[in-house]
Amino acid sequence: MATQAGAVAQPRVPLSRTRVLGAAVALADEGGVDALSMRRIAQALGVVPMALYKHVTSKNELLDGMIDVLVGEIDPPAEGTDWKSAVRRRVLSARRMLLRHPWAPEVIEARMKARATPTPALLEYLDSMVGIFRGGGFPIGLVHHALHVMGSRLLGFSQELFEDRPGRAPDTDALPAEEMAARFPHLAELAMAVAHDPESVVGSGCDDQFEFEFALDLTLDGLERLLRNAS
Amino acid sequence: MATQAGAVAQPRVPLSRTRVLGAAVALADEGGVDALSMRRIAQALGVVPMALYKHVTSKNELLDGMIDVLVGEIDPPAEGTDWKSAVRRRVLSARRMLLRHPWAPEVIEARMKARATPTPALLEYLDSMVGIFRGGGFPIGLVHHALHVMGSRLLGFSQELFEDRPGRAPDTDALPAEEMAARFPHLAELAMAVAHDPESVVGSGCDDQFEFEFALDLTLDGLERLLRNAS
DNA sequence: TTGACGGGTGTACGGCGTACACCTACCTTG
DNA sequence: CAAGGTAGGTGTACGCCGTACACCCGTCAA
Repeated sequence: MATQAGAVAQPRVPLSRTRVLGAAVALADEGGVDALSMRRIAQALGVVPMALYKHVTSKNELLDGMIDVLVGEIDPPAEGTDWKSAVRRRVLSARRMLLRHPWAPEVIEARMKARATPTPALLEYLDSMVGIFRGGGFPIGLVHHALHVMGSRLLGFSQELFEDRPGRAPDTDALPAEEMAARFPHLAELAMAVAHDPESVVGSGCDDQFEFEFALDLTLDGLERLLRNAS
Repeated sequence: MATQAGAVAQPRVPLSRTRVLGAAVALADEGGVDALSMRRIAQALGVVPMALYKHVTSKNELLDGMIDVLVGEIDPPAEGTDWKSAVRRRVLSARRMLLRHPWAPEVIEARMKARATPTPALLEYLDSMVGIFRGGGFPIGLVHHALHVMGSRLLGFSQELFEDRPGRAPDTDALPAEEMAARFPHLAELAMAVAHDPESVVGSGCDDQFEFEFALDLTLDGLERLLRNAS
């Protein structure tokens, strides 16, 4: 009776922390972090909400676990290259992960704001990043600055104000285009230019990946210059 | 009877959108955005929760209004200087505002993720920023890149992974220092260096303001170089 | 005098995280 | 084999949230 609807009375896979985290990540992937509730995760697993608490101690701790799952998806550091391309590759790998899980920045930032230390997996990631800089000859003080300069770009955050994010609300009260152009002439000019740029993807208006790498390289070049001046 | 407790039966200031937004900002300032609920705002104003809805249409719209209040606190663009210091000053003004309202990035980012356009006040801010770049001789395409490069730094976000944020949870499960050092040797080295740097503020470990300006200038210098190459 | 209306109230609903008591299937130990 | 601990799933309940909806009252125009 309890398992009437099509559940073929299989051996019934037992719950586990891994399964809970997996279901949570999947749910967030498809509905964003707002769609994530203990009740919904439980439902997706065919289980009662409180069952989850045998495997995670709270929703916050579950979010931490999800972060660690994501960090685990970032490629390990490349061996045998210069620091610059090692950092570049790793950051781009992190970015690929973020594109698969667009809700990640929000969750990571929230965690950082609430607790004093990042999750262990994140610490390990950062530690190895620092290791790359050190291996490239950066004096420790410059590594410190480098971390600040890169900020969350270290984790592949594009940290932009305007991102093309599919499935946003269409903004009911949006002004008509002409009024926009009149009130915000510079933005209008910009929008025009971007729209007519032959390089740009139609619809998106600009190539986020290109812009991310552009900004990343500008940053890395700046750091390289600092390194040269320091040594 | 309704106004028994000390309320001296004053003329009773009527509610208004401004007063609601003000109370909301004050509440967020002191308790973070998590402490912000319609019920609490109402309580702070000595009013029943539903009364707020005569002045804001929803909590989301209230958050939008709060953003506009904050943007209004940013200094207007300086006249008669080169683009670089104009941008620099404005961004630092934005940052000062953010330090007064540490919850702002969270709210702004959330809004950006949910809706297609920023609030009008934000649009105006960005428009004038684009105007500064244009006035400095940036070709429109380079302005586009510049916006991407600066990202949310445009608004003074320090967007860092590790920020000293007073009042965070002390992390019950934090590892002892030695184990930390063993597992994350590079981070340990970094922490040591930062702690012993005579420049650094005790306790904080590093001077956020300095690091923010350091990163900002590195970015602006990079843009300046691009501008020279382009012209 | 009347009636519309702006603005504050009261009640209620569905959703949330999770504390706490429970029940049951299994494993260990004698 | 019996006894009993324990890990893991269940059910109920509490207090919070945002907000829909009906109401009610003071002011002001006609």
